[in-house]
Amino acid sequence: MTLNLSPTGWTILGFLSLQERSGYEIREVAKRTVGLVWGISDGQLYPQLQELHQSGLIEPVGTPEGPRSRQVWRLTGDGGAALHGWLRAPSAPLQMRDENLVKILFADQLGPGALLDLLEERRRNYSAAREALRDIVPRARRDNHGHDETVFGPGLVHLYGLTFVDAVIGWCDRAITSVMSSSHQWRV
Amino acid sequence: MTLNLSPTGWTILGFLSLQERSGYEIREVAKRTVGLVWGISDGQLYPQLQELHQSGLIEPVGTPEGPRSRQVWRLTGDGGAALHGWLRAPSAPLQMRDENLVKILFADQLGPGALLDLLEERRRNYSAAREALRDIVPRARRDNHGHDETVFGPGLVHLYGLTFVDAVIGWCDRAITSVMSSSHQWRV
DNA sequence: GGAGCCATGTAAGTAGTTACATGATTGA
DNA sequence: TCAATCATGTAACTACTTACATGGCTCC
Repeated sequence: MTLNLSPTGWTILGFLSLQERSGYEIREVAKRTVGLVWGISDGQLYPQLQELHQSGLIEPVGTPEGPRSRQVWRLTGDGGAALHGWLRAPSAPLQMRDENLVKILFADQLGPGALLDLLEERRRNYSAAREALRDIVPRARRDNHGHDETVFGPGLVHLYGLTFVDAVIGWCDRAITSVMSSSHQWRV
Repeated sequence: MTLNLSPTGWTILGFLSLQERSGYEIREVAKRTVGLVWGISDGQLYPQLQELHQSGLIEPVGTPEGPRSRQVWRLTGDGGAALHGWLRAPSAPLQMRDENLVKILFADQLGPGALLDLLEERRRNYSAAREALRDIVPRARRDNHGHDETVFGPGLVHLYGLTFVDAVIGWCDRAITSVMSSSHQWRV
């Protein structure tokens, strides 16, 4: 039987499996790597750390004494085993929540201008996301034996972000062109 | 000030703005058109209809008497105005929840097999979604004056689904190839 | 010595899912 | 007549967000 954690809990466990980190560091690395596909808010992060601790999946490393008292956490043996179980279990079924697209479905009852506004809003949002992605160079992890270890994850996820965002921007451009070229015959 | 409804509430309002429908019919059309990007569960749908009714945004049409007693709902004037307000308001910021991708970030600590399993799981899921989309031919709405009215929405959203799904499948293929070609030098 | 960030945490609320219940109706 | 689907609804729960609170540190 697989332990029952929230996806965010598993995500935190995942980051701790790579190295010891404080909550704040998890927040940073999560934003950098999976920010686009899995946001973590503070109100989730810190309580989850406490829960994972109580479940014996993570344990504190030392006591906070460095600059800006950060509590560093480390995966326990149980935590590692649980994480591996989750990684091999079937993923939750595909589901999205995309309010902007729902609006696009209904917007043309207001005329082509409203629809174009929504398409351009979408294009702006995804262009911004692309800018953010562009600056990130995914890091490979170097293991503790001093060898280079090929780590696919960060590169794959980064490439996924680019692929996805580019596809959406391309669709926006085609949609805008198509609406504009038809709108001269729009019935007012 | 824009009225405060859940996105699902607005979606329901949107479908009723096109024509009168029962809850069950909303469920069907929603699944067909925005199912990929905005799922609606029964436990949301029916209570939301009651709330929209109490807010005066929709009203019952007749009393259930046809085959399989369906309560049909229609948009009120207030409902139409509220919907238009929502359509013009800025959309919620872009956000995703994609568990499978999070796993892909961490999976290679189990070796290339586990990572390939996840990539193939993703490919299967999106291929199934593509199959489902392929059978749908988006319908244009015919207005009550008997004229053909070009309605972009359904076609655009349908095309979006195809574009998105294809981009993901393409990424899966590239990722699988890349992992397989590197895995012969994998360190056990 | 004050502005502003660092780091953690809490409380209240929201949106949604799953699982179940019900009773009617249709089709083999 | 019995299974399946139709159509609506409810209850319990889960995950997550937002907004706020706190106190320390840093830098000019």
